[in-house]
Amino acid sequence: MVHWFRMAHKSTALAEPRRSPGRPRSGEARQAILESTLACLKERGFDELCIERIAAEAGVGKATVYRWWPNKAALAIEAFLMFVGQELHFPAGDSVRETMRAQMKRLARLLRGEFGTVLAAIVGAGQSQPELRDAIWKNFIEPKRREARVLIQQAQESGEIRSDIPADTILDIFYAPLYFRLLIGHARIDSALVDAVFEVAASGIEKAPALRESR
Amino acid sequence: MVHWFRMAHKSTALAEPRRSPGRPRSGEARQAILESTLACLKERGFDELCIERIAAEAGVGKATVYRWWPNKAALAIEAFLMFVGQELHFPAGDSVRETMRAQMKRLARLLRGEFGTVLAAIVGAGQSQPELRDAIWKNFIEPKRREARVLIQQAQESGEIRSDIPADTILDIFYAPLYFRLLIGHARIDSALVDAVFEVAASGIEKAPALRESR
Amino acid sequence: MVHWFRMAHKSTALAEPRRSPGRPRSGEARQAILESTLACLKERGFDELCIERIAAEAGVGKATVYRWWPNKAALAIEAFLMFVGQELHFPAGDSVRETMRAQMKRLARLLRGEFGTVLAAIVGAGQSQPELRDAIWKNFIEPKRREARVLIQQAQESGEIRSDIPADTILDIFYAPLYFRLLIGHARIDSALVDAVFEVAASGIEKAPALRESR
Amino acid sequence: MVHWFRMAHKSTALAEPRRSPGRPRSGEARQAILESTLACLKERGFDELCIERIAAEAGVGKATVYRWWPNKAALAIEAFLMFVGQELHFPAGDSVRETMRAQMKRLARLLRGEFGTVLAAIVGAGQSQPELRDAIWKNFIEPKRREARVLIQQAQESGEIRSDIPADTILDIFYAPLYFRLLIGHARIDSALVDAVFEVAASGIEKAPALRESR
DNA sequence: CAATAATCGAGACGGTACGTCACGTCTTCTT
DNA sequence: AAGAAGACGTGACGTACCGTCTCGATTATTG
Repeated sequence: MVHWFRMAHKSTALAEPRRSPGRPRSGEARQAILESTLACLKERGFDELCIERIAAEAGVGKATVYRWWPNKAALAIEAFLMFVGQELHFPAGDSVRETMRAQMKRLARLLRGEFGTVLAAIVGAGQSQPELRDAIWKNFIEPKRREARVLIQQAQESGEIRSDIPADTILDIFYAPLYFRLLIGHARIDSALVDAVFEVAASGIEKAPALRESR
Repeated sequence: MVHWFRMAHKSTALAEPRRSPGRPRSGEARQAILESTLACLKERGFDELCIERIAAEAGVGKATVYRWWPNKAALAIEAFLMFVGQELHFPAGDSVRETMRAQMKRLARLLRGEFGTVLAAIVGAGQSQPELRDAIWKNFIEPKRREARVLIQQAQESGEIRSDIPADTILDIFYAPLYFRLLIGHARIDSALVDAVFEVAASGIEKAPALRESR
Repeated sequence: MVHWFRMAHKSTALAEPRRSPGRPRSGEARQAILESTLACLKERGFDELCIERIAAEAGVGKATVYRWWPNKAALAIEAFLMFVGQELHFPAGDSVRETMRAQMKRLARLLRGEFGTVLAAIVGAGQSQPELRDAIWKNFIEPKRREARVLIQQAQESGEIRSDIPADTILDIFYAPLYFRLLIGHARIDSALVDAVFEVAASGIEKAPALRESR
Repeated sequence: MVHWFRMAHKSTALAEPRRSPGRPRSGEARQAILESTLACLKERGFDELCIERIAAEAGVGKATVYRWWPNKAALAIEAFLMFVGQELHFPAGDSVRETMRAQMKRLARLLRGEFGTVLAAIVGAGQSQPELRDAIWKNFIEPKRREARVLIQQAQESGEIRSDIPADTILDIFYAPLYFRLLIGHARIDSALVDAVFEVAASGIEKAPALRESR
């Protein structure tokens, strides 16, 4: 989780809050700003995001926004992460395969809704502001992927899954179609897609049989 | 090819000598504008694209830009399409598989270069301007995909490839990883990726054997 | 007269207007801006002068103001000079003395009204922006003083007025009380003051009698 | 002397031991604030006077400034009066005339230096904030003038000076040229000016001879 | 050849949002 | 209670582009 605001308690060993002097940051203002930002992201996308309006809607001075977030990107990321929240757990399934399938269907459903809109807006804007792209990767995609990567690596070690392809590449192959449809918008991100991915790719990552060498 | 300008002289040999009176459109101006646009897209991405600068760099009045293109989006698309040009042929291979693999490697190489930068910029901007996203789909992705789709459909009919998955879904699965890495930027779009995709997915689209149904 | 705007005709010998290319400057905008400025100066003084409001009242973009005037000072000066206009002629009288007295009474009356308010505002602001102070001197006080100076110098040469005191110093002595009361505001600038000045100082500038040497 | 701060401890010997509870006002803070203010007035004039900077330079919280002075004007006045201090005595001379001449030369010298800069800044700002103008009048000009007025009135009663012109008007006439040059800045405030004023006006305030009535 | 008409460059126009600065008020902890 | 620290809402600043609008100049077709 990213924190643009100064850490309140510097964790000086124990529980002392040890605040810096001066009026403390207003939590209400922060919350209101993030909510306005999110609302604006949902309605109008990233580059209609207008700090002047956000501040006005949040009942906040423009300077207060700039005091805590250096630019629209930082603001959008934090709003997005607040939006993500704890929504994306990784439901465990019977097997690696079913665990991933469940997770992907969950993700597909999310991408079809408001969450998809916002994510697409940020990834889109990320094409001209690398910090956004990187933030999405580091704070959203990568963390969610971590568990799956571990599962796959274990399966690779146990010989259940072929190990001549990096786990991350496998994950790219499985998840990419969802993001592709999200960003190009040419087809629905439905669970048929998820099933198709497994139909096509699941056997391909099993321990490689001898006969596949014909290239 | 999109034409935002009025079709002044289609010059189909001699059919219409009907030329409206008045000074004709300046081809140099058009070309200079598109080149400035492309340069700007390469250097700074879509939303730093600034018509004032483009006009200045092209040595052209701002109004000349607005006379022929309604907005930045139209300008960017036309510049992009000019850039695409005839670069993306579909080299035929020995088989469907090898034809596609060759085509994907070609694409991967392009996406690693300036072309990828520009494409990403436009798809990115497309997240807030649907016309851009649609234009990329209709004028770039879909046309290139058409031939591949035909090949796959033929293979499906001949029984070489399973037909319970739509050809377009198959194409999404194969191509998506390239675009995913382009737009997230977390890993290189190298030919190892293309090979991995084929390793994983190629056998999965062959005529489905009965025993793999265990889900 | 100061011209912040680019000279329209560069006086290439004869009468050719020879305009620069591009849309010409809008005279209405210029006029409206100056009038708003003057109104604001009258109502609120110099440092409540707010360009944002001026532009709004004039129905003009802020940028248009900044295009032609570098700062509030330049704007205020030009508005002031427009206000001065041709109001201040130098009515000729029977003698040097009566000419000056008439002129001073005229000035006194002006300083008591709106003109005085605006002048005081600008001289006041001039204390932190020398350009304002200088502009008032060069474009208002000095020009009006020029004729009086000539009269006095002639009288000095003819022996009517003592010549051991510079003409400008004499003028300072005569006019200063009016400005002093304007800027300190402790007493009215009435014609009694003008008369008092002449009572006290008129004989002192006559050809010096011998008995005044006791210093 | 103006006191914007609550009279906390007038320290008139021992009369009021009545001290309100709590931490007493910090004299160091007060002094530091006034000195920063004065420094800023000398360097940058009144309207560059910025309370944020003053507080920072004085090592003081902004609120401490606002607790004791309602606005920049009050602060500036008090800083100015502190600056005036006891500098302006009225040295007695042989006669009314010489007493005044000495006083004016003294004033002229002051106006040429830093004191003049600060005074001009405040009178200037006074054009949009009457309290400043009034404060200068009441706390600086008028007090200094009081003694001179008495002298002149005595001379008027004794018949040494004509009494058909109010003493204050006479004083305006004598002093105005100094202030005029201070505020317009077109000429030096040197002792030649003072002498010229006396050359021109001194005889004019003597008991009016009958023959000078020709108007 | 003149008249007409559409384009061209230049650049001013009314706007909108930017990011900064200082205002005067407030809230916290420390002295 | 006063102090410093510093965040708060407010509002003007001067800048950058937006997309529209005149201009004079240029270049073609039409009468």
